[in-house]
Amino acid sequence: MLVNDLIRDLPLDEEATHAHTGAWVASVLRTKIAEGQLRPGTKLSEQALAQALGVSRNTLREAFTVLGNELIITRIPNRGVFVASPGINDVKEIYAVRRMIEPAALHWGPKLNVPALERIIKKARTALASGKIEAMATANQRFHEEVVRASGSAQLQELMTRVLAQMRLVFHAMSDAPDFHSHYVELNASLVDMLRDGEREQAATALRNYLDVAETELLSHLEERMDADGN
Amino acid sequence: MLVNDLIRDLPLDEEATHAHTGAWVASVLRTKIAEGQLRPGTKLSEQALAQALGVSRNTLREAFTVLGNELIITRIPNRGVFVASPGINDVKEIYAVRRMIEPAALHWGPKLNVPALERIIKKARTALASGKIEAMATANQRFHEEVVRASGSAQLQELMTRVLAQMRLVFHAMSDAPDFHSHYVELNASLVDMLRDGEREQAATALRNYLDVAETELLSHLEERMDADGN
DNA sequence: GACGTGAGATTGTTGAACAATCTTGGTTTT
DNA sequence: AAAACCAAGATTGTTCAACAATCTCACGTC
Repeated sequence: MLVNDLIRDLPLDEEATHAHTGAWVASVLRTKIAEGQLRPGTKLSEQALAQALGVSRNTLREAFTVLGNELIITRIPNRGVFVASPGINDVKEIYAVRRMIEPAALHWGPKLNVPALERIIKKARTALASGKIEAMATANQRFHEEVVRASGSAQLQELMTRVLAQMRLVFHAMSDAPDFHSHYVELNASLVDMLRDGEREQAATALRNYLDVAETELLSHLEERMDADGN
Repeated sequence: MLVNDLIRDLPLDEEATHAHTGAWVASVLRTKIAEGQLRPGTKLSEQALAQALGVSRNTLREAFTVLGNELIITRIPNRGVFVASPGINDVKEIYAVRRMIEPAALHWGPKLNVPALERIIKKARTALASGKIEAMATANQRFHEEVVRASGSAQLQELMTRVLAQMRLVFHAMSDAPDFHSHYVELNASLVDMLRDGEREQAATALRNYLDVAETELLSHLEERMDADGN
């Protein structure tokens, strides 16, 4: 029918700066938040931000709705929008997601790419050896993204990206945090060893244990910083 | 359904200044699409819809961005927005998600609630027995939502809700479809039997096989309707 | 020191406006 | 007659200005 013809050849563009100004603004804010230039809890004033970015308030609000869906900003009605500052419950939610989809991807994912995982491990190791903990942390993140890519699902991968973005916010909220990433590099490597041997189920359960440990470790640090407000 | 028809059965809602008008508009459209009153491929004209719903174009566009994130509408730049008409690739994506998170929830989910699943099975059986296939289909849907609820993750559950909404669109696009749901009621029941016995891993693999079968069955029906445009 | 209270600021929403792009229907060309 | 062309009209993308509703905060009252 007619409408189907129109939908069929959708270019699916993503760049083309003027395609969607709202999406452009969202991506700008997303990276500013991910890089820590906008700290958790910061208020994002509509008027000021719209002027600073050179867009109208309406367009900025469009960006806010997409960032709100990604849970990296918090909208309080008639109060404004703030960079999300994840708390204990948010961390539990993050790990609830990860404990499901990461082991499932390892165990059942149809697009498991062990060589790609090995490359990432190698990169993380050299970064760690040369003391570049920032590069090592991002390599670590890419490792988990690659794991979920094995699922073969774009929506799951997008969810994982969102969850990892929330994780970065957690770390930005705890600037006094110790190095949480370093000692996971070798754990990731051992997972890859199992996968190389075809022991996918074993790798999945190992990853579940690993995530349990990581969660409790993170939570204990969080709990001693926040006084039981639970959020 | 024409947008003019929307005007007719709307004024039931009072003018209770909705917390977020954009979200309210999104929910109205969401249910109209889920119920099949807005068929896949229908064009949603901004001007007409805004007038029909009694909101401004800007507010309507805010609703469009959230529905676009949920993949139940398709936005084509400078062309307009249409009710999504999922194709073969979309069905593959849907099942890629379900094959990951549903078995994972069954296998590992910390909040597995077997009695709740039993109640839903019972409801589906009575609906099937009395020939109410519509009620049976929604019970079936609730079964899978309850499965994912076992994950204990709000984000995964929301993703599942979105995916099931896309599934409904698939069925709405195939109005000539046979009854896909009926013969899954007993399969769901057998899953619950395994779970009642604590055989969670067995239930997980059974569900994976079940989803494989369902996907190929659906795809074969789709492929004979569409001529390999792949989308 | 606790408690209204009102002015000012901020958000939620609207309507109008304009450029850019698409659609349509008629016109020209082959 | 079929294909290419082209201008008028409609639709989308974006901005601006305005207003109501709500919140913030300093101020005065008890």
